[in-house]
Amino acid sequence: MVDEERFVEDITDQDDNFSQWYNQVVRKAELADYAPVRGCMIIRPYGYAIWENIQRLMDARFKETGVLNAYFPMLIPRSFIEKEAEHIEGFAPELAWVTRGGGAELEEPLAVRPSSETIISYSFARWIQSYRDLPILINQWNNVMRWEKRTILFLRTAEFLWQEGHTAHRSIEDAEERTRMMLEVYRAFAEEDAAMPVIMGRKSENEKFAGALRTYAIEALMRDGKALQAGTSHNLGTNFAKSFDIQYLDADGQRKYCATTSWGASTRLIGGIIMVHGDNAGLILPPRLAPYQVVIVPIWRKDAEKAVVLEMVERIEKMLKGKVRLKVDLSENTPGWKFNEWELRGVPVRMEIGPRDVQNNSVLLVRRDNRAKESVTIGALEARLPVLLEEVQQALIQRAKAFQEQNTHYTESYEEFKQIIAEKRGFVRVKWAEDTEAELAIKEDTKATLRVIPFDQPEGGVKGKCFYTGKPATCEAIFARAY
RNA sequence: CGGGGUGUAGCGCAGUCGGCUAGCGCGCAGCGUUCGGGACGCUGAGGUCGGAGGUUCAAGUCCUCUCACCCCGACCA
Repeated sequence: MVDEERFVEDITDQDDNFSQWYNQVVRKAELADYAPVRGCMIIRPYGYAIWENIQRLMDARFKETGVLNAYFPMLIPRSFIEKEAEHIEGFAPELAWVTRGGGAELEEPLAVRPSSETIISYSFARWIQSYRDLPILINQWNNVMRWEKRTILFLRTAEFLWQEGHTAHRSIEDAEERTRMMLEVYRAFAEEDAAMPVIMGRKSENEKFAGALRTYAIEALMRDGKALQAGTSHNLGTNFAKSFDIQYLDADGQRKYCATTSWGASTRLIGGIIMVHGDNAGLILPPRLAPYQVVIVPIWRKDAEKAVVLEMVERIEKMLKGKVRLKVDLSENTPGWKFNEWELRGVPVRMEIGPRDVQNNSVLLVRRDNRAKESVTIGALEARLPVLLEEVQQALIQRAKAFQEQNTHYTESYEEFKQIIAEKRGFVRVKWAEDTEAELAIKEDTKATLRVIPFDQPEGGVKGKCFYTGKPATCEAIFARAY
């Protein structure tokens, strides 16, 4: 799927073995390491810097909608976890438990949170008395633990970092509005900041969150044709309110249950960014999330050249301070080595400064995404760089969108569906009659799952028959192999 | 948790039928020459051979147990 000039020989081609390519890029770009604890990862500074940028931009978007940050404990009493029947059923197999503390057996075991609906519901019940207290809009940035059987760096780890938003409302309709609002926040972040095009929609009954009334998600398509759920937003209805007794006195004097929501996005996003943009030379980071947006590679032959080159580097560094995130590579490696290194690590723009540039009072800018070069005079640099970074950002989303479109297939035949899933992968859009048994049978047969029922449906409703059961179709659905 | 595979220096690997001081490439350190697409020379540091137990005159090599990781399934942000 990728064809380009090769400079780096020591990472596997995407087409040869995509998962090997992925693991090598994560390790060689110094994003993360395997931890000494099974299924856990060590996020290295370069990977964590991406996460900090994700946090910063996403957090600002949450706050624009009125959400406040808070923090709740990592340990959750067993009795809490067990209160919501579907919730415990969904999470029980992947819980980690603390059974001893201070050298003694605990009276009540404590679960390491897999998600915080229960403990936050407990607080909501205490904070909410009146309709005047609503809505409550809370978010927390934290870690959670789910004892996954099979783990992949960033995509599925036993412990992961995320944010989980939790809100309480007067009615299911209000909760629904918030659920969709936060899904839209995720879409905007994914497309505008991560340059990752996504499909927004509803999850099937089978795929929805444990304890939710409805689950919505954004789904992205990776360059190997597999889908990745990049963020979810749940309307929990009154399920948790009833289990945890979250009630309020309404204006009409009636005691009513709140409706609650929860929504989350995790370090999995980093895996998505790697797999949506990366190529055979390594990472390609969208400028808005890149730890370094520009890397300066100084070049010289003689000591005299070194002096003037470094002088110019220093001048430019001062000029750009606070305007772009800049890395100056003064290591003793050769320029060629640095070019490859920073391409592998996905820096959007490289700035080469050598004797020729000093002579011309200019620098050479090279884009990571297409390696296009341009010489820019020092006077024009400060204005040019932000524009160039935005051009790269736009090019990435356009390229990813084109890829998603080219790899979204439509079919009305199950035979063709099976063939597409087996040979081409990608999103497969079909007419669907919302049937859980059929969904499970398709999964059993093809490994493809129903990723999402897109918001974007044909005008005037869906006509015709379900591609699998032949029953009258109620919607169009997107299936894919997923991470 | 089932099926398959791999564990030897930071990374990638070789090590034959059990045999003597465990090797190679990259990386790392020092010095010198280099530097516009992964430069080179010389010198050097670095190993409880994943762990435990066993067989043997002798174990990286054979046996048992165990742990971790990777790939394929079932579970998932």
